[in-house]
Amino acid sequence: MVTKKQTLKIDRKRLSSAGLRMTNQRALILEIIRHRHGHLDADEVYRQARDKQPRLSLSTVYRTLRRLKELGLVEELHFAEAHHHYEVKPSAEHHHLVCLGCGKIVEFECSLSQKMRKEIASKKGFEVTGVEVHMTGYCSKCRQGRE
Amino acid sequence: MVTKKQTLKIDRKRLSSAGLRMTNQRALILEIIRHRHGHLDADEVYRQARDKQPRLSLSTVYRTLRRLKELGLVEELHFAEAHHHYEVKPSAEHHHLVCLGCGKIVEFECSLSQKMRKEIASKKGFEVTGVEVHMTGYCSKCRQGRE
DNA sequence: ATGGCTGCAAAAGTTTTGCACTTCT
DNA sequence: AGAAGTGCAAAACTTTTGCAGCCAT
Repeated sequence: MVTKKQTLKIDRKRLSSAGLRMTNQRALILEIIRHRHGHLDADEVYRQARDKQPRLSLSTVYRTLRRLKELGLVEELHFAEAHHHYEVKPSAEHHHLVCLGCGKIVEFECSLSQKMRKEIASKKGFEVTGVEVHMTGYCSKCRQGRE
Repeated sequence: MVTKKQTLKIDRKRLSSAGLRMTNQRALILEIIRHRHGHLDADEVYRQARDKQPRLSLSTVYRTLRRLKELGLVEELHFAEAHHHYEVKPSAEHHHLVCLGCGKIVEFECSLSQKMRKEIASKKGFEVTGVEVHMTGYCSKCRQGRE
């Protein structure tokens, strides 16, 4: 069993090794997104955090989330009703591969996704209506530049 | 070979059957997201559209995208640097299954995703650093209500 | 003709920034 | 002590809405 204190210590170390500090605000924000197991946006984190730290400001939440993300401690998720990107709905299912270097987006199809869909549907008792796969990485051009 | 005219005719029908009208603005917006093969946000659509229709307004772009999406003609994509949802980064890869009925989010793991990752990496010449799978559907409870 | 669609301007909502003050190390 | 972090308020940016006139059907 991992205690709160131990978690805090580990987090502190991870921050510290990047020259960042652990503060009450950061500890609380981390606790919230960890406890709620994610799927929160900045404002939700803010509202929850205020119960415990009424003076906390929304900008601190934004700043903290950004830092934690840069640090890799926290991950941005990309679905939800958020912001808006559009494309014409294709008949065949297709997925996306994004190059973090140059931003290029490659579409691909993959029969495995259908296999996965079936597997999860039966395992979780869902009727699955949509599957989206999103991969990130570096394309061959950008990889050359990075090494 | 499908011509522009044919596409327009089909789109017009799809709109019309929902009591919506085809306008120059809508045709242009559809053309843009179709041609650019998606991955545009509202503002990008707007900027491109203005080249051809300088009087087009941004609100029309927003309204049109919303309508087209409600209609199912266009699909919102959910990655990109957009809005922000966060969660603590887990050591093991995990994915999400969202119930469209009640909003419940179930996490799952699936070894197939690793297989898929390798397949795509080699096929596309990418170094893949992240994989995210996002499924939508209806959980067993919500399915009962729907039938 | 008439109800949907548009442009414009203003409102509402979200995220970032500047600055003086506080806190962690 | 000194650098990093915070709260507050204002700025910047994104998305929605109200309304008067326009246009597809």
